[in-house]
Amino acid sequence: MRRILHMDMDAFFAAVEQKRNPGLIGKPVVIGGAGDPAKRGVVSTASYEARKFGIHSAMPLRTAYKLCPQAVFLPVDYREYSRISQKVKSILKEFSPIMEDVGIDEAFLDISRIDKRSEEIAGEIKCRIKDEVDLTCSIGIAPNKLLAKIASDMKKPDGLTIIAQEDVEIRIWPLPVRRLWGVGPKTEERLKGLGTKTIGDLAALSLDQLVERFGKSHGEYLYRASRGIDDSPLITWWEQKSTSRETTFQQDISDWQLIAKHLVQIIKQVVDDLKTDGYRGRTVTVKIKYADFVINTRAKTLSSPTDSLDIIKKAAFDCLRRFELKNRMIRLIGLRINGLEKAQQDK
DNA sequence: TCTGGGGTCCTATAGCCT
DNA sequence: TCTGAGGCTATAGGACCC
Repeated sequence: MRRILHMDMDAFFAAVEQKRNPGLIGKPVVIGGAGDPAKRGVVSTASYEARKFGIHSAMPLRTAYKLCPQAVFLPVDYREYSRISQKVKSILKEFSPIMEDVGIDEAFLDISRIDKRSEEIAGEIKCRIKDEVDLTCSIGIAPNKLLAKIASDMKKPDGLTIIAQEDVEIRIWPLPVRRLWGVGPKTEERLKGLGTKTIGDLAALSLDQLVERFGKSHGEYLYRASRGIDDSPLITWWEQKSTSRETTFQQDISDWQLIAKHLVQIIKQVVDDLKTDGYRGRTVTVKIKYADFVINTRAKTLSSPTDSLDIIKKAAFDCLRRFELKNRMIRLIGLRINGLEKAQQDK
């Protein structure tokens, strides 16, 4: 039987800020965007004190400000969070080399081969993290990633939850379907339409019903997930497939010249990213989000991968001209390059 | 005054080739 | 020569994750 541990840092960004500025401890702290609640942006992380006011991640900063004007609003400092994140991940790797990164503040660890009780391993990890970066985390341990992830969320902050396969009916089935990885707002709504609110309700649906409604891939996934079945391996390494940049304007714009100017800026950033990471890409996609939040994309695939500013610029403007921009207000413009491959080091 | 940014994967469709 | 089945690639959109 596998033993998978999922670690989730508690209110990570806010906790880091409170640690480096102890004056913020005990106060509502909101991290997001440029740190200015008068500007466009959303909450990345809210401290537990801020959550008491109803503030949560993905909420517009302006809304957060309305809920709690006295909160301290700070910009996202990815550099610093990455630095701390790397320390935490290296602690985890000392316990087991089989680690999967899940974003900046989460990771899975395969602890099957460690000859200690689960409680003991989790306790040691928590101590090391507390000692070395002075932060707390919540841990879930289960026979697979799916259940470990649900478990780590069951008790927060500084929690530890251990779930066995035979606990699924009692502890997992009463939870709302939304707690399953892969069930977002859309799938939740569709399931609600079937009278399916809990994971247990989902497990009562037949495989045929799920495949019919959600397609083969997603249907089969839901069928297994509702039973706590998941044999997916930990992904310890992967190659980046795309790189992108996008900007939301402070005010919606419709002036073509201005749009073009922003696009050029973004193209430069993406080309910079490509060169920094040593990649070339083959497909250039321009993304436009209109004021009504409708998103359109236009793509162009080149004959060979490139990191050339001129070639990418030309492809991007070919895409831009294919949009119907007349008399439409635009909220966001973005550029993505995929079909990445490592640029040759020689010549 | 609502609603970010950087990714991944999946699905549907259309065109082209064998 | 005609037709059709499949495979492959490009494109567009959508759902989801942190």
